[in-house]
Amino acid sequence: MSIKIEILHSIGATEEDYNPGDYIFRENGSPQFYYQVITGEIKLNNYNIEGKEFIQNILTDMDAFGESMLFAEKVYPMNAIALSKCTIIKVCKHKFLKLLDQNPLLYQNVCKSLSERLYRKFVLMQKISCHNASERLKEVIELMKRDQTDQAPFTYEVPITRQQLASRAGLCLETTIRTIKKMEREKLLRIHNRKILY
DNA sequence: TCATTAAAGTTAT
DNA sequence: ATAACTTTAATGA
Repeated sequence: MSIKIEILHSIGATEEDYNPGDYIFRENGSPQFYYQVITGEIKLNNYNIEGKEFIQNILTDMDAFGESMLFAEKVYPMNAIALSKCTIIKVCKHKFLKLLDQNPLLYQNVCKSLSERLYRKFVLMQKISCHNASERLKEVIELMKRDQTDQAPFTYEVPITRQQLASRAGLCLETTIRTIKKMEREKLLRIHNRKILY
């Protein structure tokens, strides 16, 4: 889901640059903006009590984020952190909601993307909570591949690091690596110069 | 089955 | 060069 940059600018959006590791917003902060990635990558994450990271999502060019919290009077349940150097466009809540009021079609698209995310989150949580490492990783990778046009086997190059995969599946790095290798042996995926092909 | 710790090899900046 | 990433092995819950 994304809104044309010209449209966002026409209602008073601003652009901001971030460096790797910079926070765009923090857990417990109050949601004030609609955000959209122009270039670069950002992650939405949490840390549990032991300090282990769980990555909720990784967003790239033209992905929207933070919009799901604009409809509820709640604080952010996660952090948004830049993974690479990136440029983000943001527009304040009031202007964004007003834009939706004037654009029923846009409103529908926003709902559609929220609905899609809700569905994915539901599926992912269910798989992660009651399956073994191999099943969890398979689900995480499959959910990412779903956006890809080519669904043929071994055509999807997993665009994230092993560490990020682990944090997405709720596993430790080493288990992730061993399991990925096991899956390669079982021909569930391929590895070409360190890249995972699914 | 999976996490943790430690150590070392590889790649990217 | 240095940091970031990947891999293997040993050990323990």
